Amino acid sequence: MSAHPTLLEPSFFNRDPRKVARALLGKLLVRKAARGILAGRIVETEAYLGENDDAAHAVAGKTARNFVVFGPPGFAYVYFVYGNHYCLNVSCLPDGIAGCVLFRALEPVAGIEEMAEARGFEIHGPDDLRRVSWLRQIASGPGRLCEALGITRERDNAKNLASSRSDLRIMEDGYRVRQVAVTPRVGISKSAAHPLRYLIAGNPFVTGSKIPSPHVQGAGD
DNA sequence: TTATAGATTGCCT
DNA sequence: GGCAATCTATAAT
Repeated sequence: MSAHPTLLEPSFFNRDPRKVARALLGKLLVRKAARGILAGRIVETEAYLGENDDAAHAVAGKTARNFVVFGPPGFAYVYFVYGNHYCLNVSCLPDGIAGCVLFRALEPVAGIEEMAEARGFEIHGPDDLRRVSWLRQIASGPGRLCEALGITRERDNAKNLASSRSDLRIMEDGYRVRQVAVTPRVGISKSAAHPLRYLIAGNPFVTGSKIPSPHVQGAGD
């Protein structure tokens, strides 16, 4: 089923952010830490277009904060928000053209205990690692996944996510996404209506207070 | 179970 | 000075 993970090519990111956001679902975000591998499967993303997207940081033009979004594809744009949290994006489109994808939620795959500790959780017993309601607190949310993988602006901004020399990478293991859902983006006020949030339909690790039902059909109640 | 407010830093106007 | 691509605790139902 799952093949040995391979690195994504830089060309994977050299296209429209909407395409990249869709294609990233099911891929792995991997942190190579001193003590071992931390990894999560990408289950939710958002596309941020270029200078025509009022909700994108790129709308203000290139600044010291957002320059990575204007650079070559496949690089990490990490920003600090609300005084508390980091958010991770990957740049898209060729050098000189703005565009990126925000990582919004991961399903923990490897190094789960380390990630939980990084989030300040206490592991009460082995049962915790089997409970989805507990596991989904680890990386379901853009700020949470950064904390789980130890992602900060200082450490990771402008890092190449498509390089084998990087300790933060995006990889492919042959996982097949069955169905993708598309909704408006979260937490923005401008251009809020556009359907640019992508998630794996039915996956319990997407953001939101409710665990989605495994069967998406029949919205009768 | 859902709704609301507070935290807290740095970027942009 | 205002506000942000969020999370958590606390309150209300």
